[in-house]
Amino acid sequence: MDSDQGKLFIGGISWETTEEKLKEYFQGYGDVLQTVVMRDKISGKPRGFGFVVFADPNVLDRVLQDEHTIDGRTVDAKRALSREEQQGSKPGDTNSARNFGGGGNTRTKKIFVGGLPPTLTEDGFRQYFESFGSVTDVVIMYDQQTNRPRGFGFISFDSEDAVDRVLQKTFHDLNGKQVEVKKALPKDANPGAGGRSMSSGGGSGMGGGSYQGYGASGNNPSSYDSRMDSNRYVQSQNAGGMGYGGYGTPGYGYGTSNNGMGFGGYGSYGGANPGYGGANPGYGAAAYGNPNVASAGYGSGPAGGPRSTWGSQGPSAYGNMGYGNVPLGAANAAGGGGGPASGGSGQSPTGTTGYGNQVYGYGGYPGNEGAYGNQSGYGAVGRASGALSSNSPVGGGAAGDMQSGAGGYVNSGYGDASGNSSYGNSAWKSDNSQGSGNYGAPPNGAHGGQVGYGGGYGGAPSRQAQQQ
DNA sequence: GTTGAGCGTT
Repeated sequence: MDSDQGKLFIGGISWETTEEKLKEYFQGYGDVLQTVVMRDKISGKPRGFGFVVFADPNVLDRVLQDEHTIDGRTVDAKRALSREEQQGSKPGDTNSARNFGGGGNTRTKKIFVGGLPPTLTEDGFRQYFESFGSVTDVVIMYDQQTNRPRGFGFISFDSEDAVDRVLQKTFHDLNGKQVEVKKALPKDANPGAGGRSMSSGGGSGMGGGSYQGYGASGNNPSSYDSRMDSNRYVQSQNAGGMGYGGYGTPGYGYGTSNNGMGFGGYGSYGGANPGYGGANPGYGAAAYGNPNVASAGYGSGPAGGPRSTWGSQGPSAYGNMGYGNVPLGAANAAGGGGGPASGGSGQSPTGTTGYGNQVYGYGGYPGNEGAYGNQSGYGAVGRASGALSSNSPVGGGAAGDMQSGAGGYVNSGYGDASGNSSYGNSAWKSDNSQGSGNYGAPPNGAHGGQVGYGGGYGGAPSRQAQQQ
């Protein structure tokens, strides 16, 4: 919204009117930071309106008092509505929950920079931003085919503070050019697998895509790679705060993938940040986790319309929900593993009792043998320890929604691509190389396949990590 | 012709 200060909507403009003309015209009132004429994305035809952004919001008052004629048309200048305020939109989908990460109080070290002049080089880019802090990475995006600059890029700092400083203002002047900065969206929140076909059936909705385990958090000592990757909007602000009493038990991650898929493990847990890194946009209703937790609306983007609101990156519900934080009463809902957790939990999110070690396992990824055939136990919810009886509705019942019904952690199939292993009542035998069988602990880095623990857990290493 | 578009590489 800040960025909308000083912004004018200009309606009824001629099709002849360009950004340049708009700028020329309105510059008479004050410094114009940016003008844009909206065009149809496909045809490129002007849509008859545009925007003008003044450096000083106060000039709007003057501008609004005048009548404006540009290219022979009397245009209609109004204050631009922020996208949140846009109320002409269809009922029901105005707002809030749809914003997926990126904004709010989330801290990040990465900034999206839009409106880059085509001439800008990464060096020029970097030099400017270095005045705000130590720049660790600079990227300017180019079209892969034409190699033309796409007009935006990214810049990473080594501290969130630097980012905060940059974000003090939305527009920055790079040697007379004007760029706009925003927090970068978490790239990883994108459905890697094309954005659809995420639903593998049943209530699971976990077909594929960039499911990423995460969850390393401060109090999770045995997390593999416990370094927070700040590129992701995973916050650990939940730590301790939700009353997930008790277990600081390490997340587990495991990966019984036999094929090197970066997948298979999902881990983490431990009470703090559930770190659900998986992306499941488009499944609006999928309230992973505890439905009672305010921010549990995981991925509550508009179904089928992921990420439609670039501009107003609101508070993130991402990474912030209690995944698996489902009391027994809600087991079935939870078991859907992403199905609408509509079961309504019988328990307060902050109630400390009752559930302790809920862990769910996202089952092994069965290699080439068909999609997710045996994925098990996603969403299986253990309850307080001791409740893991094999015929408990938890887990087993939960798994009913799963595609194969292989079951969850608790009574079957946990973590084994082949559906064999039963965590909880038999040895972990998913992979011989995982000799230790320790649930939760990466067995000395020895893990089955190329992925195993590491790959599945925490997702692909970041670029930075790779460089180290 | 009247309320936006853009988010990644190795």
